[in-house]
Amino acid sequence: MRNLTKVFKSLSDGNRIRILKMLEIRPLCVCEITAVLELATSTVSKHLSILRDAGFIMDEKVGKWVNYRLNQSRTDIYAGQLMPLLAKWLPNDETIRKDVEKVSSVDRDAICGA
Amino acid sequence: MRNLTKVFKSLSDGNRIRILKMLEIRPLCVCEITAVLELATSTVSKHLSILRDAGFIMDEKVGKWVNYRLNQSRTDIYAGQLMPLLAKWLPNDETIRKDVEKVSSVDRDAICGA
DNA sequence: GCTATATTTCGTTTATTGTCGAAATGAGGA
DNA sequence: TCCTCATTTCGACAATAAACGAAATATAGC
Repeated sequence: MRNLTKVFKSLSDGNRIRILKMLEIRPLCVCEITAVLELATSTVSKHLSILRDAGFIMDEKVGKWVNYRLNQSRTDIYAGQLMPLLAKWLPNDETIRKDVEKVSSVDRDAICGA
Repeated sequence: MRNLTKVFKSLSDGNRIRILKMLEIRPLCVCEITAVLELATSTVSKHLSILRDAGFIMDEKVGKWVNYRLNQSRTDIYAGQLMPLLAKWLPNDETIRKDVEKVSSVDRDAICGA
């Protein structure tokens, strides 16, 4: 029960939904996500840890970057069944559309190292 | 987006999950739900309005009672697709098991009018 | 109309959450 | 080693949410 409410709570914030929809496109590092959401780095880091705890995403260290991507392993029953639904939802949301465009068209060096 | 986060937020509280699992058994009036959850009536009423706003349940006045039941009409895309998942989840949760037993074995007059 | 019962609304209090900036951690390169 | 950059952790603050009791609303039956 506690696990289930934790999963739903993790999806109850618009910025975390935006993160998951961005990661549907491709894996991203924290600074890329931060650039798109236009939030403080610390805030984004917190959101990412909440999504990781809920089973939606995984992190992987690559040099000084930490890449986040969707958890494909379907090891978590709740996240594993919710992600396919989420992937079909919000196809026409304006904010999501813009986020996806930024993620698709801009590369890491342009977004981050600036 | 706002609608979607509202739906997830409505499911992010343990007592609201308990209510939905009880309503999987049969329609219930507010006082029955209150008796099972052991919360103040006003608190339960609030939870019910949140679940109604999110599209999960419907209310129906019958005399001086208000019966709540799951929204079967599948009119809401999010709630309509989440409810089948929720129906399969928490099959062994102890709290849910006890709630369901109370709902199944006790009748309204015994629970309420007391 | 009056009373009793079921439910909702309102106001308040306490707990949780989203946000930030600053400080701490970790890895790469000069 | 020292400096820089990416990220996480910490502490504070404002906003949101869950809980309650009391008051308001609605219905049934006398």
